[in-house]
Amino acid sequence: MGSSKVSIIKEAYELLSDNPEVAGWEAWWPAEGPFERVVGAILTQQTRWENVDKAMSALKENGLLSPEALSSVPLSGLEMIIRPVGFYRQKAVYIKGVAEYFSQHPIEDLHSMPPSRLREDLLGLPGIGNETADVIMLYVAGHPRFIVDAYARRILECVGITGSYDEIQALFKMALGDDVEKYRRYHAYIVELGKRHCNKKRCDCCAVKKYLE
DNA sequence: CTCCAGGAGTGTA
DNA sequence: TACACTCATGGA
Repeated sequence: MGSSKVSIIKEAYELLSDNPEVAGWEAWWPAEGPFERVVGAILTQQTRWENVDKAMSALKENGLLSPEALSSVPLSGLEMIIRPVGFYRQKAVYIKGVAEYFSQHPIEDLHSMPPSRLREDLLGLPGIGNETADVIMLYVAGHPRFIVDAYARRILECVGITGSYDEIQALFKMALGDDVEKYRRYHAYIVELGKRHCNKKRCDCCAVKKYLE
């Protein structure tokens, strides 16, 4: 039962790795530094990347892509700058939260702090739930964690794999082990595959199965 | 005009 | 635990 699901996940990774449609994750998620990734992780919540890009450019133009600068900028000003992403009032507060946190915990030595404590810290910040916490764990701190997002759930459902956040994450741990780069690539593959074949309006399970079986 | 995007927080049963 | 509702701009 469980092992067949693990096999599907494992084989799907091999197939997706050969797919030229999805390039390396660095190109998939362009960012100039680790803190920019943290901000991007929040801005992209329930939002298209084109809109995130506009807000990110505005932040750069105003010299705000550092924990210190974001901590001191007025909230109302930050709201206006990130407006294109939508949910801009809450996200401005969220960004203030991570800016404050990374002012006190240098982002360069995130990897050296215990993963369990880092995750608890992140979940304690406003606007950071399971998924965003894992995005930061995986792409910034460098810890092996599969990201269970909406695309992953839809795609997995096409092949009969469902469950809670933790259950699905456990399946991927059995399939991929602790290879950080694999998790990084797999998430990128799934998002690209999802955008093409499995969004809310049109979830083409047949096209998805071509990759996953 | 309608629908949705790389979620999270809050309230209700 | 399980849903429904809210937040919001911009593109198809």
